[in-house]
Amino acid sequence: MPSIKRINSGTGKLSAVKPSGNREKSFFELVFEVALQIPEGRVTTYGAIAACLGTKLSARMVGWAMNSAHNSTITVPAHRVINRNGMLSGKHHFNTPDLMQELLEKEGIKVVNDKVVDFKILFWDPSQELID
DNA sequence: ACGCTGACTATTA
DNA sequence: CTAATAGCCAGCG
Repeated sequence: MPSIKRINSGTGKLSAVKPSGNREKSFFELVFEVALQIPEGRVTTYGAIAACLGTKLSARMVGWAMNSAHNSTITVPAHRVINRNGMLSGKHHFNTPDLMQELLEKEGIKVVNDKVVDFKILFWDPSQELID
């Protein structure tokens, strides 16, 4: 089963969500890890990440985790995570709505009408690339 | 501890 | 084609 390695593996906890009182690894950290594994110029979907985490039935959690990432000490490339339609669904959640698109274009990704061009080609599947 | 919320996805009308 | 509905699960009040 291609599951993400335990981030903390027992000790290396990220303590990203709750700075006060280090909680153990939570669903979020898994999402952060995967998001950080996304190569530049590539994009992935919430569903793909969710599937890698095992919660493929609830991609909402992934996006929601991204929201927490916004508050975490870790820099998460949330702009590389979009919905399965290739649309920048979370652009409105960034510091500025245009930030997400600019970041993507900066990496060579064409974004038109809040949608990633050739999204299927740029699509990076964690379960496929991130084996074991 | 219960209930609401949510950056999604798939299905049905 | 677009619109609405249901299912999902983990955090937060």
